[in-house]
Amino acid sequence: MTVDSETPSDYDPHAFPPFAVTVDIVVMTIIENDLRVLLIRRAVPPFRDSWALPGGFVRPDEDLDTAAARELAEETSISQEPGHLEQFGTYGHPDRDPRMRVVSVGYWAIVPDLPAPKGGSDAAYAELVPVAELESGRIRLAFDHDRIVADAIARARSSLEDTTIATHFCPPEFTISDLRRVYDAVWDSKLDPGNFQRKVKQTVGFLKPLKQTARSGDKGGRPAGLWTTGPAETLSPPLTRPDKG
Amino acid sequence: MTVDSETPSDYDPHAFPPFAVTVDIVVMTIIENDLRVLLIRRAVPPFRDSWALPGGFVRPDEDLDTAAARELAEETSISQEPGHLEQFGTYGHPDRDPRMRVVSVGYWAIVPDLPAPKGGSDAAYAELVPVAELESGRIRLAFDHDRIVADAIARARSSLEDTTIATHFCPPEFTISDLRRVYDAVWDSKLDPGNFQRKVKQTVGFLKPLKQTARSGDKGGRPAGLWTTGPAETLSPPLTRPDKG
DNA sequence: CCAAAAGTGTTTCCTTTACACCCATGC
DNA sequence: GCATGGGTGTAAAGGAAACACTTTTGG
Repeated sequence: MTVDSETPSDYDPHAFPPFAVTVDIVVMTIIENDLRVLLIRRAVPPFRDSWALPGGFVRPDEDLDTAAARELAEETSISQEPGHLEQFGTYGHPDRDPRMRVVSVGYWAIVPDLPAPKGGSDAAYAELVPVAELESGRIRLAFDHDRIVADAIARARSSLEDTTIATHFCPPEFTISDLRRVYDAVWDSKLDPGNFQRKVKQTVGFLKPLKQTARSGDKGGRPAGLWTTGPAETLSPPLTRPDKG
Repeated sequence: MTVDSETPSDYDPHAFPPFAVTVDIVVMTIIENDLRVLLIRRAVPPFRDSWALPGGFVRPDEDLDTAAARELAEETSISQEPGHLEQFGTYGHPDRDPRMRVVSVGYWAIVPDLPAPKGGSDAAYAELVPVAELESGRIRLAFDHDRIVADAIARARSSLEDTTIATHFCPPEFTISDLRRVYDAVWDSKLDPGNFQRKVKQTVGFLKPLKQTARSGDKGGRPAGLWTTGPAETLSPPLTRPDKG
């Protein structure tokens, strides 16, 4: 076996035009039991007036994770810390941006309780779009952002199976039904409330019980126990997603 | 909610020094029931004489996947097509290469039946190192390649659970025991031969039966049926990895 | 014959699933 | 009381794990 010893030392900036490196962020939240993604409307060509993902350039002295966190804070005036921010893929097709060679690192973020965009001028620039709108094909995004969002959603759905991140869609204190509604929103499922209850309670480290209970809703019902995120990060055994149908 | 409309149109090459973008490839194969990774010994500083991953620069007109396939063919004189080549993560810490700002996209590849590196001068440059050597901490790699390899191995182990890629470690025609030895090598497990047999046979689309049978080994034994890769890409239900112990 | 590897049968156990049922609240 | 949602019980079905056993080869 022979191996060429090409290494970065061979790099010649004149032979290899520079790449721009950006982070594109898929911010997810749940509103009205719908999984939604934050999109911004482009004000300039190309893809003027199309929806696109928030994102921006990685700075010279920045790690990728740092850049993602900074862009998330800068581009979206989100007050909360994101509950989760994780890389899921990198996109570098030479034609993906007509202006220059851009390699984009995709991150997906969970933000709990994101307030709906206010009406007025702001509403034209940012919107929380239900993923059902995107998956139906009714809304097309700029660049290759359709694929990026699809990959992010697939990763999120998969992550709910074997990690505890679903809790990050919830406020600090939540009921087991709140958590089940997260699963149902992301998976588009209708999990059995009783079985879900047992399952998450017997998974050690998933949830930590609080002494308090929540108030009943407007229409009555037994008050639910309150829980908070436990120390575990992975679920074993995993929560299995039912066949979509 | 407000959103800054920073987009790539704001890019100023003078304000943002260029990034170099490379692909780093974790080539895996199985030799003597050991999962192994292809490493090359660096001939130049930094990390001279350390082991490192093969890789190289993405070209201006190339997609990332294309660059990975090209580098795999160029840097390693592997005659076979890789059975699998998949991106798993991107690494861009500003200090990860002391010479310049490099963002590396990690790919992992499966190559079946990789011939062991021949003796002689070549052997000093490329070697198939058992992952046990790397995971024990006895061998340290250049740059952040320790982490990259660890991530690739984790991805491979996970992929064997719910995809059919394990067949790509095997030659075109293989026995179910061959396939089981792949799982045992990657997972460091000792799966039950009987249960494994039933499990993979009842998973539709995983394996396609051939009419022939393999010859018995030197020490006898009933000849095994021969199979080839089926049309399915995912395993449902997944093959569950036993607790390591 | 025996050893070795392939493949099947069988039993036990555990998890999942479906759904009945009780509990605690608002109206 | 009645509706509503929270939470438990339970029985049937299905899959996983352990292992005995049969099959087919080489020596």
